[in-house]
Amino acid sequence: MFYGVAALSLDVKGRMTIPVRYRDYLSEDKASNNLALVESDEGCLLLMRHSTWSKKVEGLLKNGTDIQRRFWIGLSDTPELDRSGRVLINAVLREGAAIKKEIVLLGVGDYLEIWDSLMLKNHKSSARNRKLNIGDNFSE
Amino acid sequence: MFYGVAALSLDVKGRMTIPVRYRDYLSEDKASNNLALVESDEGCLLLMRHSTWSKKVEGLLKNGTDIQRRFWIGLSDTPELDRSGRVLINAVLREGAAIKKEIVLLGVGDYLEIWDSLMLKNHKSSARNRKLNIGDNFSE
DNA sequence: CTTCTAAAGTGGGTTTTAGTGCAAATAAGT
DNA sequence: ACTTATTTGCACTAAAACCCACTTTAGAAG
Repeated sequence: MFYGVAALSLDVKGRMTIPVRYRDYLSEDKASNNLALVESDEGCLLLMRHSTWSKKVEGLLKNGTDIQRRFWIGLSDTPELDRSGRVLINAVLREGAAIKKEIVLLGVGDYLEIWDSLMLKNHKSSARNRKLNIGDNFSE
Repeated sequence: MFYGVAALSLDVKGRMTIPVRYRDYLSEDKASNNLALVESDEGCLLLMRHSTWSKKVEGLLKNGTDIQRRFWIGLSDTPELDRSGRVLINAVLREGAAIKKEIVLLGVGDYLEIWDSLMLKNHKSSARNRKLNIGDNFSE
């Protein structure tokens, strides 16, 4: 499982170094090193194990909506982890999530969220303004 | 249980010394010394036992909303108490709560709140302005 | 159809920075 | 004044950022 936060940056070619603590879990298959990257409709990208993605895709091919398939299958890529632990973030997806250079990576269970740092800041303040009271019901 | 207030400061690397009276309760598991730190949507950070956090996370993985998971699982860290009783406050979370150097630590039951001293000052005066009458129903 | 060029992608090595631990110094409490 | 708590400074390590050179791809021009 993924959890926790990290600040990272993209290099000039749009690659990002995955924090060491995530690498093993992320690329479970040592042979291919394949991962999956999809564009979320919340303003970030989702990075996950290839198997997590392919299971989701299988489900959507049976029971998904057009728009779900468009995001999960269409707006996706299957990059690999290079020997230095880096992943190339596809240029179209990068653009789609307004990702420039400064990145925040969030581990959220089955996937990692890749946020442009400014986008995340906006997202957080809009969450605050909507008064979601995320911290309420602490002992739930 | 945590209660009471303390003024503290961060060192140049962003670490904070936990007051001795909290240390034992905070890191119940002597083996790992793991704690949990999450970003609240109120402008402070919450520091708690690892077990308190992981119970909350378990619940959210089953029944939570995306945004709750994003805050509790994503915008979190599981630092440990070092041998000098210090905790490193993750740089992203530090930034998120506008924490610079002067800190106020509040014990609020199951968790500790970490406030930048200026932020707490603002929070208090906005609470006053909203006339929340915090002191009412004293004997309730 | 082939060659040239530009852009995108890949790989590796070096530098920088963040994190960690230790220990000295200061401050606070008894 | 002595003890205990917290802050500060420094040295060491490991991770990530950066830099540069090489390869591949795609497109344009002859």
